[in-house]
Amino acid sequence: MVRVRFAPSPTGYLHVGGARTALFNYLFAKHNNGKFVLRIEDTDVERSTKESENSLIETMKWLGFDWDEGPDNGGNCGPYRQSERGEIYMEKAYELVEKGFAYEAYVYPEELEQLREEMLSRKVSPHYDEEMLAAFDTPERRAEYAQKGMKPVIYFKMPKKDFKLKDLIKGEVTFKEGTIGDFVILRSSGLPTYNFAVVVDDALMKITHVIRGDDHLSNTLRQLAVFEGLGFELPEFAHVSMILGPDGSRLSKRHGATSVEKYREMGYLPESVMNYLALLSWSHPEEKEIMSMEEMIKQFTIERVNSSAAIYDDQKLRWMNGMYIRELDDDKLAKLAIPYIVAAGQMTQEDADANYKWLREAVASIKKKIHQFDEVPEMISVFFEEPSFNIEWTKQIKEDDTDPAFIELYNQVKAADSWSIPDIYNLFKAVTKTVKVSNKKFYHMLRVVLTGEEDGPELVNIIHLIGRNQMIKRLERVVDTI
RNA sequence: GCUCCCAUCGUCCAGGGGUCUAGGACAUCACCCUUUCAAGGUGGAGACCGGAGUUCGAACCUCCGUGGGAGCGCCA
Repeated sequence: MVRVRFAPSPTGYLHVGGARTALFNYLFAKHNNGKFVLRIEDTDVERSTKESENSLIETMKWLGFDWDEGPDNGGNCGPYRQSERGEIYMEKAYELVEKGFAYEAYVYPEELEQLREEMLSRKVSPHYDEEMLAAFDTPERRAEYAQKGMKPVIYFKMPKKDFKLKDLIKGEVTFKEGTIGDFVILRSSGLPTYNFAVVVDDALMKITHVIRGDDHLSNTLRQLAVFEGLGFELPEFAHVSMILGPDGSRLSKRHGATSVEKYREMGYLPESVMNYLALLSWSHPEEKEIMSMEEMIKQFTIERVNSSAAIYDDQKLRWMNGMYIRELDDDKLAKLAIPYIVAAGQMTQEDADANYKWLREAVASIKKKIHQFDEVPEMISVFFEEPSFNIEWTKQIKEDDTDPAFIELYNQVKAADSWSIPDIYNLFKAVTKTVKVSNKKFYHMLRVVLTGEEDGPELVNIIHLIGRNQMIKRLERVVDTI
């Protein structure tokens, strides 16, 4: 039984990189009929917050993730918050001490820093070892600790040997002996450090495949050693390359929108975000680009995961979101667009409800134009506000020789008695039949006269939606000046 | 500094020794369609980091160089 986990730290919003890691884990689990576990890595009490955890979960649900075991829905290997697993780590840490794979140290952080600088000045890698740390373990120091109620820090004794890792993505990786020194597994606060907690949890939660970012590849050396010390069976590892910003450095806030929540706010669909993320370092065997979750699950294999880093450039995501938007039916489209219209103050929720049919057509008329829902208000503003008249329009119309067409149109509109979309089409046919005119120039300027813009919703829809009276009013201004 | 990872169009990917005059997608440009703008269609331009080696043959294998990234915390 395949078991994978996604283990975020609740220190902020879900990042696109984190979402991609979660997605790969999820796809791998589903593809293999395995389990997907959500574990919260909140051992850093300084930075972890409950709000972050909630937002993380909320965002993941929005994206469409579901997990078989996790902090909110439980499971057989819980608890799923590291902050609730303190005793387990403590127990395992002392188990290592008893076995001789770890030791207690009575050293103060300042002293450690001193040692470190000393080694650095001697141009040696700053590694700590038992002998070095034992110097601080005096009866006086122990008494001091006892008096202050402090606990010794537990160091893991790094074995003097090479470690080999067969990574599913990176291939065989060898960590040579002496690369790192002994390291802390249990802090003086009694809380475990990352590299220790991860191993204990992955083992106890029976994780079979650890799929994570390759920024953890170096850490794997420590984890390999801990796995061995604890006598746990090793899971498979797959280190996915990172997502970089456009300048090639690690993706961060300064590269713009990097949180999934931000994309949600901008009006991105979860389907397009997931689809786009799946394509970063992975590809469909037939190079398909737009695909459903089912298709991704069906096709996902680690073998097809690329080992090089990807630069995050959301232009393609934007395009993809447009593709997904165009597949939405008009009701769904309206439902998603209305909050943006209300937020922009163009309509109240009550108005929107009362004029739903009209609004649905208005939104449908811009379906092919928008890529994100936050573009809706700007795009449909023509329906709410009359553009201010510009005499340049008249000049341009005269120059185009389309003025007779405008006059004819004006007369026909005044004479019109019904205003359905087919009626409008017929009306235009009648105009262009009566007056010889360049369609391109005529319709272009008509749009400008009606909206003040050179692009926007479908012209027929604009005419239909603003209504005959508005049409006359807006045309009048130009006809009067011809 | 030390250790590890990575290297194909501007960007995301395909390519797992000959079928590569290197394929697709986004972006870009041109044209077509069209009742404007879009959407859609067609086409163009655009890349194997450098150097050795292995081989009859290398984008694909090896080594070196260069460039980029990550890790080296009582952060995760």
